Amino acid sequence: MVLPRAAKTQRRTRIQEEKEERILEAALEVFSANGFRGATVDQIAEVAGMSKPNLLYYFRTKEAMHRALIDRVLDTWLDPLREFNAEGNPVAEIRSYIRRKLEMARDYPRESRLFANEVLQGAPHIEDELKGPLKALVDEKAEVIRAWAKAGKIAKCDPYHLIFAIWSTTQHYADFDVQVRAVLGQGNAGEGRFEDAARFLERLFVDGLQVSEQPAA
Amino acid sequence: MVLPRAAKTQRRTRIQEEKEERILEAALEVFSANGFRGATVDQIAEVAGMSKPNLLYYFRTKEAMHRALIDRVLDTWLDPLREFNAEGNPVAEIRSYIRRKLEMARDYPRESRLFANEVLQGAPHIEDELKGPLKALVDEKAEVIRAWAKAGKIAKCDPYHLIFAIWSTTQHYADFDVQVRAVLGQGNAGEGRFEDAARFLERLFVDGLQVSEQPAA
DNA sequence: TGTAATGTTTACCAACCGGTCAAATTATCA
DNA sequence: TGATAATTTGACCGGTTGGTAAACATTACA
Repeated sequence: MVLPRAAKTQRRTRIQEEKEERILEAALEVFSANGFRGATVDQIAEVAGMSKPNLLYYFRTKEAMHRALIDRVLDTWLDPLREFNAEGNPVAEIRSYIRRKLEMARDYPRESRLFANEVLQGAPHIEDELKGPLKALVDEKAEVIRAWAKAGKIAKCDPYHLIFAIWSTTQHYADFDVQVRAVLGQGNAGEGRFEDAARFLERLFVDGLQVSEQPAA
Repeated sequence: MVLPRAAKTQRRTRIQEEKEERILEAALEVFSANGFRGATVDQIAEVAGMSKPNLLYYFRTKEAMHRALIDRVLDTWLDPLREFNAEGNPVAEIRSYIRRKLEMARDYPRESRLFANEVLQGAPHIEDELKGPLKALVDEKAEVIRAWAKAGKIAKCDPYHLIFAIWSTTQHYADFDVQVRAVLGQGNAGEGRFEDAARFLERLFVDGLQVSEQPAA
């Protein structure tokens, strides 16, 4: 028999789970660094430490691998936004959302680049996810923010563009990492860049650049 | 004779100028949409309306085309930052820098995506430009911002991360356009998105989200 | 243990890709 | 006008790419 996935037994083998895991890990590495078209199956196979036909036994096509990867990663990628809590203190919620997103950019840059590559090139493989689950989630949270503004808890502002601004500023440190490093240089506190970014962004979103009362001195 | 570019005459033919122009326009279209590796010479030739060998008569390799394109575009892309003026009013300067960058994202999204693709995939072709001219320019302007902060004209903040924040928030509307459209939907004021973004960002950077005195009501 | 299902490999293919070549065509200008 | 240089094209090439076929190896389990 030559049925690859979803064989007769329905239940996935231990080997299947292990190999699919290794493949998706390798696929993340390669897709995130090169985009869909720039990635090659041979490359992924090499990173996964197996032969190309072996890899294609588990995922019949390059597209199937990419789709499986997207499905697997998208959920966790949106977790921080899901945790955005309507009941909490608005400023604290926004602050913690920024912090969480920045931690994701630091700890999961490949996931960030995976989506960035995809969206940048017109999102040919994830259009449905953007217009469906993503839009729905953003709509929901935008409503929360709008309510906060209406209640006078934060300044009146367009909630969608606020979310875009948080996304872009935080993911910048993953997606444009080489540029950030190049500009900061190694002498220029390049290594503390995530802490510096956190300080800067929390302050930016809360206070803006207006001169504030100096607490002391 | 088969000398392609820089022929005996030294002076470029009218035909040369026209064709190179058409090629670079097509190259911008294709490279920005697909990245370097994702773009094919055939594709560029088709968009430019000429045969592949003909195209390769003007640019010997795909790399040469890409390099010529980068050289041509990088300068104008950095213009807004160059115009950043140390003598001006700080808040006004920042506001106008944001506005200009947002206009660039609206009017020249392909240029933005060209660099985004490149940087996202590790900047293999523009590393020198990042570490050289770009870093130098940012260093210079960062010093201006630092001086403003020291003089108490704006809040103390990390000037590098301020620049990163302006870059990321504005370019987001070019680089992640499909995502922005998907989330906003067509009903949701999708068409006025650049005006909305301008209003939001100018306010964000100047005031932050803190509750401000309501002018009336 | 035997056997059927699952997993792996070697060899291969057709399409695509960047690039070349030589011949044919067109522009330039003495 | 004629000859020389510039431009354009179709045919082609070697390497890469996504994917297949079939033989071989291993595992699970009655």
